Amino acid sequence: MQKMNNKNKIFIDKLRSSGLRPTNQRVEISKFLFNRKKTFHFTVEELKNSMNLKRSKKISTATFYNTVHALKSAGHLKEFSLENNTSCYDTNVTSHHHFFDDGKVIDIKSDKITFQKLPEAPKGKKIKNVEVVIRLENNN
Amino acid sequence: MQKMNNKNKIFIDKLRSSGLRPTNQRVEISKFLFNRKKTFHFTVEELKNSMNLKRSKKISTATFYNTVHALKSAGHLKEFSLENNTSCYDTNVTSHHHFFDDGKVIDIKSDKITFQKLPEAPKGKKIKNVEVVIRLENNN
DNA sequence: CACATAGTTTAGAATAATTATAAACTAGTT
DNA sequence: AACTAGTTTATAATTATTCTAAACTATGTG
Repeated sequence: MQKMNNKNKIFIDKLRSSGLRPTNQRVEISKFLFNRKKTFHFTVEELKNSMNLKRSKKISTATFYNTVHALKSAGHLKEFSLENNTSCYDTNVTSHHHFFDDGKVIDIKSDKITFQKLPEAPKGKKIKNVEVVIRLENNN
Repeated sequence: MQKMNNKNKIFIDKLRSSGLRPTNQRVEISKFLFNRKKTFHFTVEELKNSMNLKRSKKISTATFYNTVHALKSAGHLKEFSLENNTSCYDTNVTSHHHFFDDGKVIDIKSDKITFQKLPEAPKGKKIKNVEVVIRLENNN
């Protein structure tokens, strides 16, 4: 049975309007992901660990994967590959770029990078998006 | 025992000068990778399959991984992640960018993309490199 | 040129991230 | 309250990759 407070209503609506049944697990995960000021970067494993740590009734691994995929398909999460070949998800779904600093990922607002020159797409193709990764290292 | 023809000498030297013993397997793999006009993109699995298909004496999976890692460490290969979270290697080790077109990867020469504006690195950090991925889709 | 040895190769086991399966459960309808 | 389609779950399966330790080999030394 869903605890139906105002806090949850917004996430229930978000799920419903994306065609996803607002199950307890999905509402909890949505609240965890989207109820914050700053954008959030996470792997499924990290999400699972940080949420389940606090819970007596654990959410299963498969549900974390299912829900993250569903949220991604609905356009609420963006996916990209980290350098260790795992999927990282980003609650910032607007077009933007990233710093990669060792394991850490930092968003770069789209307007912080502008191009003087970009190549044309090959024949029969067009550009879907342009994403920049700036890799960082320590000074000296 | 190494077949020591001129074709191989260049790759033997390349390996030696990188501190890698020019074993038969490494020479064969190097020849396969670097004896071509255009730059080559591959996953380890693809490399293994295309090389072993033609060989009676197969090279082991572990050796493909070992050798590719060794060549990467020596600076002869560049690694990046594909969207399915597998490692793709590039015989073009100069700084450059990529089109991602479905599964296919196409090099973009460094001078085809120039920036009008780039963000500063966070405090205590500096920029190691900047890599652009332009994702393509079909026209219409 | 033996031959000693450190570096390599190999098959196979181990690991890690992710996906598939199919049975039990639940939200939303009737 | 009962039905049904969509979800959740534990578990097995899969895939890419790394590890292990035994067999092999390139190369320097005498």
